Amino acid sequence: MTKDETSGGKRPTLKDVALAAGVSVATVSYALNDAGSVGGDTRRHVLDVAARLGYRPNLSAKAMRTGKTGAIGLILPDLTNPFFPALAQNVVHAARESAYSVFVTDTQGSHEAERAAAQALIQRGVDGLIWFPINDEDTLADLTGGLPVLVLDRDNPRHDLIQIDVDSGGRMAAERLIRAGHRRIGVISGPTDVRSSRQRSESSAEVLRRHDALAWHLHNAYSFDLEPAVAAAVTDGSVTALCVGADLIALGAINALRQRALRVPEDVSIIGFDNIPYGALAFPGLSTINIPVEEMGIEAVNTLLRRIAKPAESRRRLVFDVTYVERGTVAPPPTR
Amino acid sequence: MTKDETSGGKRPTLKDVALAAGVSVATVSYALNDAGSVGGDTRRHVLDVAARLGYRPNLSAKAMRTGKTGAIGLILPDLTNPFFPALAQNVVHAARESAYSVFVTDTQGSHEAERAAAQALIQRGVDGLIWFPINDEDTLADLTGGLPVLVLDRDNPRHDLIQIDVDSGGRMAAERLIRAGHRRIGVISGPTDVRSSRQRSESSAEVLRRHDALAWHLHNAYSFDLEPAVAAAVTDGSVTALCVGADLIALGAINALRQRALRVPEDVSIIGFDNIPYGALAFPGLSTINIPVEEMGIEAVNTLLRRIAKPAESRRRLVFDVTYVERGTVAPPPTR
DNA sequence: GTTTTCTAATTAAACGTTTCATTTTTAAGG
DNA sequence: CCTTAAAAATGAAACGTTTAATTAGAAAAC
Repeated sequence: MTKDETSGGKRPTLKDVALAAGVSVATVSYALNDAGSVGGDTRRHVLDVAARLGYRPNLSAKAMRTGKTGAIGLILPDLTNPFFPALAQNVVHAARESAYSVFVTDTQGSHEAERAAAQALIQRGVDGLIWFPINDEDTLADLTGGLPVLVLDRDNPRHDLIQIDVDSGGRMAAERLIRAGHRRIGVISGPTDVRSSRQRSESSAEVLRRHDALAWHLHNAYSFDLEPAVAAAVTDGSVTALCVGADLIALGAINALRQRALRVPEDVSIIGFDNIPYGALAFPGLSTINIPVEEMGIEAVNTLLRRIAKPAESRRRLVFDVTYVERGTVAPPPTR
Repeated sequence: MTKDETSGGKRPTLKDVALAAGVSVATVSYALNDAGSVGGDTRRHVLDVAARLGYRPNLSAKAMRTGKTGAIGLILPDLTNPFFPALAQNVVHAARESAYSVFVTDTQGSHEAERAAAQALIQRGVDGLIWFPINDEDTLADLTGGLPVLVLDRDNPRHDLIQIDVDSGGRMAAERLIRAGHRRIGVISGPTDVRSSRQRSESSAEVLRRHDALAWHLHNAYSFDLEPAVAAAVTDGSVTALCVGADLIALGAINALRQRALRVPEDVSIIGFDNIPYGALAFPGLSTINIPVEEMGIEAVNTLLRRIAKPAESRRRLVFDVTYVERGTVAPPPTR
């Protein structure tokens, strides 16, 4: 409908609009941006002509002039990790609400790639970065300069933070199992180079210790496949319940149990952490600790955009609550 | 390490490098881009100085001058659909290989959002678009103009295409079940407004009909939850096997069966389609048709970049083969 | 009627590149 | 040693915006 009238093939520029409207380029710019002082009649006329020509500002030019690109970068460890797509989705949507676009990057768990990605984004001139670091290492320290950065789920002294109250999550899980009557409970934690990950299991373990119910505390990589030692511990009858620091590992544990003909939850109860979508599809559904990842995505964008607007404001640190989601993997311990 | 020496706080520009190297801006530009004619010594010297100052080109400026942004847009229906993250990941990586960045957008299955997203990307000046349309409707027809677009898994007369040989996939699935000895087989297909989706099930159904083994052919939305009629048909004993047009629906069928205490694969065999990561984590693992989504992502980028480089080249249409992945949901029909 | 103030509009510079057209330098040819 | 050609380097315009500085015009103040 709003095709270019003077159809020269190219997209119309400010100059074209100015020419067609019979005013100067500056006036068009002012009118379009509600800036400067433009008379009511002229403004209307300019807007009209611009619409008729189908004028769209050239954002590259705008970016060069203003130094702002209207784009932000999202740096994630791994898009195929089921935790992240929902986050990415909400970041993209929240950004679009504010007319920002999002460069998404996934670093495959490599620090090298993380740095390369950040560098590429900075060079692109993004106005800010939302960064979910691989682990606790601050690999971008020397790269970001004064660029607004929002860090997710990690500590970082230099940037705005959005964190998760993992302590309370870890406690909730442990308490739920205690409440169900379990007294021999194993804890499996995820990656040890991530504080937030260690903390989850640590708080679980602490609660269990207090009830004298901690059978053992092991580690496993963030993976569906259990390491042999862990698989053995899970299935050797030493525990009636598991507190697992990540859903993916929890699903792996369920799998290991089933392969040895043990039933969940009749023989072993399990609670995970993350509430990844897989969990809801399992049978029975995995009981877990939910992280409000959608809200986090939205809030990440909002916080970042505020920081972009007001770089000098004092550092923000948001903490999100988690909730326990009961599905089907918790039952009383087997009686025998 | 490579900080700006003349540390004025701002990032060094071509001019700064030129000044520091004692040559003209043009020479620096030529040297950096291996263009024009620059003497060997000068070239080395310029490169040296540029490195020392930590010069990075301002891509907005470059974009304005050249009309190319070095960015592409990726438009997907829904990032939380487990089919897409792997695609997105590979698109992002392949693009980075060629120094392109990717704007990722997810349209939540709305045509409105699809158009809005495309418009935003075009305005941003992306050099091309990789588009996985929601259904067969060509909603962007009037927007893309001469912009290079690569369409995934759909037909479109105007653009380069990357498709999947779904016919052969549908046949493979049906034949596998026949080979296992099943003679009462149900077919569940996904969204009906997508040709590629209809086709999967249609080819399955055709094979089954030929063997006089098609019990029924039903539809279900792309969802884990089965519509009542479908759930009933799945569990009423009318079939010993299911050919399902999408893994997510297949997992829903397994769930429905389990809730009625039917076993997979002992009572009912199931083959899905897509090979989404969930399937591998189920117990038993879901047998399915694998779509080489990683390669598709890479090839999508390659094809798009070739089109960007050579807009006039004749239209390309790539078809990817699928493969059958045997896991644990296929067994001979129950004997009774 | 002249000066002042305010508003509306314009001119032109600037942002950081690329690249065409031009000048300067070097090398080759006689 | 002079002329010519080739190579190397430069100057300046252009890309599409924003915005500071300026001018023109109209209304207000004296």
